[in-house]
Amino acid sequence: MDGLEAAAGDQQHGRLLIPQLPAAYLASSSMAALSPAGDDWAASLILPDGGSAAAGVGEDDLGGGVMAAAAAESSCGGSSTVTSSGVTEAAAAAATTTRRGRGNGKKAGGGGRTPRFAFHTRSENDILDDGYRWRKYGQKAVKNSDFPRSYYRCTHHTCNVKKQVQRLAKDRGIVVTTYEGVHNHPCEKLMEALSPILRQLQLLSQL
DNA sequence: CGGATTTGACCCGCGC
DNA sequence: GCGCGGGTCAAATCCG
Repeated sequence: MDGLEAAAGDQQHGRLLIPQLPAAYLASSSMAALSPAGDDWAASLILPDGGSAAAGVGEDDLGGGVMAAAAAESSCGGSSTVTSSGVTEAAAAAATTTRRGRGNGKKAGGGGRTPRFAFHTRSENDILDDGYRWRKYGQKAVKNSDFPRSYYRCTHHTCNVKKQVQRLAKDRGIVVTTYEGVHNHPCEKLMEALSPILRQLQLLSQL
C-alpha cells in the first residue's frame, strides 16, 4: 500500500510509469507465440478521475475513448501498435481516486492518488494476457451496457493493482480494460519471454 | 486440496 | 434525506 503509493508518487514525473504497463502490452503483443490470438492492439488515452475534467471512466468518456481507439486502430492498419503519446501527460494528470466499497478501513487515508489507464482493445477474448496473473473478485452489470463489467485484482501479494474489463455494447469486438495502480513487482511472463532477448543483447554488446 | 471463479449482499458516494 | 449506481466482500462452488 505504502509501496504502491510511493511508487506512484515517484513515477508522477512521467517516464517510469508509462513503460511499466505498456511494456507488458508491447511484449505480449509482439510475443504472438504467447497470446493465442493475434489481436489488434489500440490504446486510448488515460482518463484521470476525481477531477472536474473527467469524473472517472464514465460512459461518455468511454464513447470518446472508443473513437480515439478506432482512429488509432485504423491508422495502425492492423499491425499491433500501442499509441503511447498523450499517455504520459494523462498519467501525470492522474488525480486522486475516490475509494468506495466497504468501509473496512480500506480507504487509502485521503491521499490515494492512483494512476488509471484505459485501454481499448479489439479482441474476441475478454481476458487479455498481459503477462500478469489476475484474480476476479467481482462482476457487475452496469447501466447503458448490455455486458457486465468484471473486476480483477493482481494476485501478487504485495501488489494491489486492479483492473476492470468491460465489453462495449456498441461494438462487442472492443474490450475496455481500465487499469488502476502500478505493479510493484516484475512480470514473470514478461521476464521469461524477455530473458533470451536480453541474453542476445548482452552477447551483442560484448562484440 | 488449493487456488480461481461465481454471485448475492453490503457499503458508500453522489445526484436529486 | 432518499434512492440509485457502482465497487468490494466473502461464502459457496468449480476446476486442475
